[in-house]
Amino acid sequence: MKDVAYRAGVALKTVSRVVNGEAGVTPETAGKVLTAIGELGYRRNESARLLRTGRTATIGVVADNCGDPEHAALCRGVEEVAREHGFLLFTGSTDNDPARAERLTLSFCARRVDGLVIVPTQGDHSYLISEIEAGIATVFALRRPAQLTADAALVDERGAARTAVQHLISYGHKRIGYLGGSYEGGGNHGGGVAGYRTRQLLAGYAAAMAAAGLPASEAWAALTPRQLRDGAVTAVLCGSREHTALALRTLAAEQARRIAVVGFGDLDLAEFVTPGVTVVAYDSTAVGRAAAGLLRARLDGYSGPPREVVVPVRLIARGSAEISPALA
Amino acid sequence: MKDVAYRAGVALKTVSRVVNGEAGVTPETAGKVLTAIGELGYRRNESARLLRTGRTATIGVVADNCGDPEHAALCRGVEEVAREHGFLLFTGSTDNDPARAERLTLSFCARRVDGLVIVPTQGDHSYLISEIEAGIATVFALRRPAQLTADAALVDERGAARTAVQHLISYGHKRIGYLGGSYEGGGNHGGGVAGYRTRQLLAGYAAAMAAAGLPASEAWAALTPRQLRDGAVTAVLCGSREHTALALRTLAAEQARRIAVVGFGDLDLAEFVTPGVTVVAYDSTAVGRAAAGLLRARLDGYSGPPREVVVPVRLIARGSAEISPALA
DNA sequence: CTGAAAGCGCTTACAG
DNA sequence: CTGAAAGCGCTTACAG
Repeated sequence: MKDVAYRAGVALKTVSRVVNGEAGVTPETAGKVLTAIGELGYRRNESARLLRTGRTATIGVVADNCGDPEHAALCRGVEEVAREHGFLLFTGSTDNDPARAERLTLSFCARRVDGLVIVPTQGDHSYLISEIEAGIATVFALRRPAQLTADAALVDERGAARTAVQHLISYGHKRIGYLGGSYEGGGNHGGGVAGYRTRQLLAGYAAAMAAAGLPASEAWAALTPRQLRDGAVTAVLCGSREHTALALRTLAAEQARRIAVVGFGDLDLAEFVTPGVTVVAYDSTAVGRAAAGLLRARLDGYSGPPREVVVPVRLIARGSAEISPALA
Repeated sequence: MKDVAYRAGVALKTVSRVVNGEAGVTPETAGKVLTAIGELGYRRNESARLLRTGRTATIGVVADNCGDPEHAALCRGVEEVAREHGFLLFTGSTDNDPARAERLTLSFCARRVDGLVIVPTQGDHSYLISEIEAGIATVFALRRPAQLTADAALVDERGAARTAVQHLISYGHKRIGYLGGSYEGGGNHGGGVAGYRTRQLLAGYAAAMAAAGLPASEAWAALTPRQLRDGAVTAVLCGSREHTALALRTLAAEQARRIAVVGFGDLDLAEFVTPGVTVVAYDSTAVGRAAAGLLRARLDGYSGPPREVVVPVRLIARGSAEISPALA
């Protein structure tokens, strides 16, 4: 920039004006500057500009794993809103490691991102408090953080489980189980990252069973693959794409599957599996957009109490529930 | 930092030394600085530091769509290598729009990223030349750019098609088709972004057919769903996950599928589809890692001729080819 | 072991 | 319409 000013025979400020398209520069002067810029191959350094301006026009996204379809879709949703406002995205993966999450988040903060969209790990997030106080807008996505109450964009897992279970009940199923979380060592699904989703889903599951006056044994709510194979239930709700595949694999040995499978999360080729696999689909991109929307509100000055957006889900019936409960 | 120095009664430089853990500071002095840092809640501004240092420790990733599993996995691979070296990632999606690609790429350059991993769109990339000359290391991924020759990390599409076709031939198939690219309006697969992959796959397809002494009609290489349904071939290679699903949907009307389907790219639940769907799987994360590796070499000073890394693929046979060609 | 000055590339606030 | 000075938050190169 100094070189450009020198070559054009003007002051730094004039170059700045031309580069920013500010009014009040003679076409003649502007021409000289533009020529110098062309000759020197000058490209403005946005980082320097932003240092002076005090903002960075960036948002940091802290996901479990940016390579996972669900989290990738989340990033995409954030990006869609961010780019409308000229923000660039830093993205990074924690791999569910709280230490890595802290390191990643703080390195985004050290770059002075304007905002943060965080998929929380199980660990403590108190290191965020000073950053939020320092003015970094923060929104959580997919899960609520353990200690903090803050803006969050979530998936309606309870509604998903309720819808799925009601669907099964309407086809006459009474013994309905849940396969999710960790099923080894006795079905521990209380803690951990997977635990959040399992807790939400089980709440919806329990509500739907209770509303129909059906009993729900502890064993059903923490089904193991073995119990599934042994016909403990006539229908199963699976807590993740991986668990849906696990259920299908577990039941694949049979000649013809006699247990209804409903999965949380849509899958490629689900429509081609026989008999059908019904799913409750959710749109992570919409969660990302919602998170970015909450963030935008904060950046635009909203400073009221924390808000939550819950993104609805959609049942895609694929004939799975029609498997007669009498078959199992 | 100025405030910290003032409060601790030392010079700026001393604060800098403490913050950076440089040697040559009395424990006593360091203590005063640390105390002041704590009281003031000082957090170093990395952007400012890097402005002075001249580098930014960031890599920009320009993908088609960060929300798409293939591109997300690519980003993930880049991230894995980047984080080992303390680099942060900017990511963004072009949606296959050359104008958006240029805007996104140049905005990364304006932030002075140290390196760029780009999945090229069809457009001209000459705007990159001055950036590369200015020192921004650039590596392409998944596709070669049209005009430039540069470092690239690619998928072995030719090998994939060759392997798939050889596999089908070994089961007696002779009339083998390709479903990919745009199949409407007469099977145009010459241009566009999908065109790159189709060209590579067709090269492998043609090679395998020729090696086996089999004819390969033009129609087979640009199959339409209608031709597929009408039994123009006994086996089909699908050019993408979407085309694999299309083929299955097209053939779903039949009582029992009589055409062997091999897809490029693995799919959820493919193992549960009857009869089987064989796929040639590729690992986009490995492509990302390879791209980051090439980038790293450039950042470490390599300045030789452009290099390419081709990531191998893997056939996952799922009984599809065993569908007798006599059935079709 | 510690510090005062200059500068990274830009903008802001002011003056002419 | 144009410019000289100061400063964003940090580091580098030098001196004591």
